[in-house]
Amino acid sequence: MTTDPETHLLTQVGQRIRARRAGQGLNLDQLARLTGISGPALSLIETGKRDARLTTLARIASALRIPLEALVVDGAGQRDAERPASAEGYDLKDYQ
Amino acid sequence: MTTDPETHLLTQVGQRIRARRAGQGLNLDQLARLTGISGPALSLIETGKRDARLTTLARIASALRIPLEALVVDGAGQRDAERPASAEGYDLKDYQ
DNA sequence: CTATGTCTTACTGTAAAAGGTAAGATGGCT
DNA sequence: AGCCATCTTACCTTTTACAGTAAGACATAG
Repeated sequence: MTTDPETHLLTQVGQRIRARRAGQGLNLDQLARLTGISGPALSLIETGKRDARLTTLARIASALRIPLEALVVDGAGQRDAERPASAEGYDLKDYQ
Repeated sequence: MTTDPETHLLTQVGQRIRARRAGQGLNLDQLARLTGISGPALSLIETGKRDARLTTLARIASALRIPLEALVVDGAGQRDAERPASAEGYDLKDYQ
């Protein structure tokens, strides 16, 4: 299963969009008209199959009347509490 | 001047990235190696001239060791406090 | 004035997002 | 079974992100 972090992020964001849209009783066509994004494109984004651009997500958030960060919180598990803080991960010296 | 909201969002996000990168003493080439995103692409993103994909922003946030939402907060002024909440804005009936 | 470092911009090629349309699911409901 | 609403997927076209490279700006040294 080991879904990589980027796939996981797209899945999470898509699920949040879908949950918000459903919570407001909107269908895909209605959100499509509110955002100017096509129904098929929204479907791909909500199912985590498309890596949307920033302004695309912003239009969705705006149409749903939620702040953009509400779609993005806890992105790929890089929240402070979850990161060891001791494990420095990568070191610039390796690249310089 | 009336910069449209999307341009404003890209500018803001770019400025946050640059501020964080500078705050960590990294130059573009170093961040490019950490993220796998080319220097020119990072430059365009930081100057608000490119509409990056979600996973691109996530890679930048990860390299800067900050949560993704830190790049995105206060997106286009659609924070709750700023929205009238009474003014419904648009009405789906107009589109149906 | 000549480097040196840093960022920007222009160009080419590839990949992928997004619109449009149409055709498949999928599920509910009579 | 049929219909209906909703979502999904596939195809095509246009646009744009991104990599790579190279060339330009633009300081700050020395």
